[in-house]
Amino acid sequence: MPVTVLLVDDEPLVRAGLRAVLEAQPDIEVVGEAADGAAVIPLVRRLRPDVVAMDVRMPLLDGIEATRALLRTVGEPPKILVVTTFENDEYVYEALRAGADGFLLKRARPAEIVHAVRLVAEGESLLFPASVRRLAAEHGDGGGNRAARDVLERARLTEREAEVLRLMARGLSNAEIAARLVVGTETVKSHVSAVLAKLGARDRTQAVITAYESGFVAPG
Amino acid sequence: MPVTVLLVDDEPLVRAGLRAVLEAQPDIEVVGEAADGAAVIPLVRRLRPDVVAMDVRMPLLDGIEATRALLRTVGEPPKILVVTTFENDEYVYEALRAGADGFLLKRARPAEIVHAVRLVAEGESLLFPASVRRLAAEHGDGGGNRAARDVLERARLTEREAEVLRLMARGLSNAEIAARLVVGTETVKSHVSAVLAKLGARDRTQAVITAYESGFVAPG
DNA sequence: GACCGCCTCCCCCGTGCGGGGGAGGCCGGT
DNA sequence: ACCGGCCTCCCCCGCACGGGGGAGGCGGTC
Repeated sequence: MPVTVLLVDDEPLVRAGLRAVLEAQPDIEVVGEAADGAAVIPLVRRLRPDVVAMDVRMPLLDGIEATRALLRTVGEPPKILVVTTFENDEYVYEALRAGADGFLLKRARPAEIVHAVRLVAEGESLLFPASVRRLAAEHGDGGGNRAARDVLERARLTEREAEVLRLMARGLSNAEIAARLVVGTETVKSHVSAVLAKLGARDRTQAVITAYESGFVAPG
Repeated sequence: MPVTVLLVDDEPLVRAGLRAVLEAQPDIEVVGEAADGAAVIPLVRRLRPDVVAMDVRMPLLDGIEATRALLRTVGEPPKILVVTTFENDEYVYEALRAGADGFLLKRARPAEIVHAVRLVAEGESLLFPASVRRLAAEHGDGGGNRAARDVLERARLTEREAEVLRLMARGLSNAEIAARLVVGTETVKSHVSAVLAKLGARDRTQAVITAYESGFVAPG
């Protein structure tokens, strides 16, 4: 019997692309589509797909929350393949930590996309970007989410630091961040320094650039 | 006879999506695909499509250069529809100035995509994002590239200022920009101040954020 | 209990940054 | 010949920023 797939992405064009690529395979069947995370749970209950290919960044309910919800509420949950635009997408790592089984770059070639779906359907975890695979190899770790977690360790920002970076990336000054977080400016300066050090950035501008380039914050 | 379309995008997934959406129409036919701008000219010569739907951001030869090349070298060039991810993409306006006939957001609904292809095929120019249409309305301008040019006027950065902004967005300090451009740091400060004023930014970080959010610089 | 990571706040200090001016040279349009 | 826009460079000045330290409280783990 074929592998059944549910597509979840807010952009119809991406859904159409995935459908076209996957339907071309005789052993893969796209059984449904959803435009946001909120619609996923009932659909999964009804359609019982083998694999859910889901965007991380979506309105209403994002891929991370949807992943958590799926694993929490559905008995025998489907395999979850997280779809993303960027390598080193902080959201993706969060999704993997939330229990997703693998991820997929939108710019991947059709053959890779098909391969990814087949792999997770067979119960293999997979981490697509070369950077992560390299890490997995370095750690003599035959796949699984450990590698992804390791990537997070790299620039292991604490929760507070990540919060500060997000505010930096919205253009706030140290004083404004301090007001927002209801702490002293000296505290903010400490966090900012930590962020700069961990990201290897010389100043806040470079840190914000890194935030954008890595997908830590979404443009547009 | 059907409208013939050539798809040009470096991501196979996007091509597959566009193909799926367009092929669903009886009066539209996708006659070919290309992965970058360099391959476009020979393909257009051979296939003579009515419309070329082309990404702006591509390796080797981007959509702007490809547009110029097409209009320069091909007699009776096809209509050119520029495909983009962001509204307010500086590249898109450049493409339109280079002679493209309209543009298309990737996150548009299938019906809008189909509509856009039909429109340009009929010889209409179209500027999809609401912001640009609003501008066109304000100026009592029934479409055409004037509206897009007007958007550029808004934050009318001089060439030098745009150059400085691009370097700012790469994390360079004033001194580094000065060295790169072989001018004094005082000069750079002047340009930076002008950029901040024109963008309504308080500091360089906010300017860089604006650059990313507007698509003036590409993430990733 | 000892240890560690995180968050919080404090000091000093240098400097890059940005505001507000002004000014000269060059070029293109009228 | 004149004006306007652009690029270039200059002055003064205040301050936010970031580096380098340190330190206390708090919650976990061993």
